[in-house]
Amino acid sequence: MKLSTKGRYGLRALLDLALNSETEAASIASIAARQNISESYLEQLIGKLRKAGLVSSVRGAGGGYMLAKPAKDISVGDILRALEGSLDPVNCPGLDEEQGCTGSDVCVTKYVWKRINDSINQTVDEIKLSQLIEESRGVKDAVSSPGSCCSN
Amino acid sequence: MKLSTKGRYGLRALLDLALNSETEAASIASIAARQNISESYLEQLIGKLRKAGLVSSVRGAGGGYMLAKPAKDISVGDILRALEGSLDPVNCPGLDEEQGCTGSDVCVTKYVWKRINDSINQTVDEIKLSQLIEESRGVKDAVSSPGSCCSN
DNA sequence: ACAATTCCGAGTATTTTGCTCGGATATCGT
DNA sequence: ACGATATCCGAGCAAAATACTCGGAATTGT
Repeated sequence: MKLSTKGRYGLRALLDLALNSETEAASIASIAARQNISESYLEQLIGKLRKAGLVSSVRGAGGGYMLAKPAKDISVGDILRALEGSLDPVNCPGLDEEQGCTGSDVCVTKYVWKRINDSINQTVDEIKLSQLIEESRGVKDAVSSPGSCCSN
Repeated sequence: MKLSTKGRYGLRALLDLALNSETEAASIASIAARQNISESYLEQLIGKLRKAGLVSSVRGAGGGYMLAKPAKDISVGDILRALEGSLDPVNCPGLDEEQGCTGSDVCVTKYVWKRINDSINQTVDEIKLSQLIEESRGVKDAVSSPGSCCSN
């Protein structure tokens, strides 16, 4: 039940990108340096965010990335799902159907899994990237070195 | 971000155990047969539940397992944590402290992780084994074969 | 004694994670 | 045109985690 480094690095990276791409596009190299993440690995992560339509890119020299839409329209859920795939800890086929499963078969545990899934998704969907940006600016003075804290 | 088979099988197994250990202790073999789980693997899972104080055992011939305390005092959270370890998808050291991290360093993403962790734990802690038992009995007619549905 | 059990630790194949690497493609500045 | 700076893309690979199996010791009812 762990979130992989994709999700942890990726959220940090996207937040960094958001904070540093207002004047000009932010490059992989610059984000990687500030956040202390390997360039080649970060490349993969940003690639996923791009395919998910969260960031847009400018190729060639002086290129880089920026948000594809306003930060208030991007939720942490969007970001994590883009990076991790489904966030559902348990995926029964037909978990959402009324009867579900094989039809004649009914699982009781199914409702447990559904509640867990819903809880997680609801939580991450209600946190918007814009909120994190605001908080970041708020504590800007206190912030020190790159790499954030415990590598999360 | 997946719950392992430990958690999935284990919850099913414990529910089965609760439903079938009222007259006499339920053996690994019987639970395994009903739930269609490998005996040797199930042994490990029940072992964890026992060490966590959720089930008690009777050794020797005719032995088996039963709940160590009333089902209303056992939450799904207790069960899953016993089987999976911490359910927190992200574990920063010092996630709960006010300042946390290395002190001078402040992460914004930390609050995201904390909200996710809290959300999951709260969700699973408010579901009690007794509720699942009641639901199980409720749909007893509809229930068919062993093995539940999609192996979850 | 013997069969039925729980108890326990070690071993192992498969899958997932967390990367690295090489090279193709695009764009800017000179 | 050329080279420097970037994104883009897929393959490959070592380490870790998962999902088990297996052998055997200890315990207890008949």
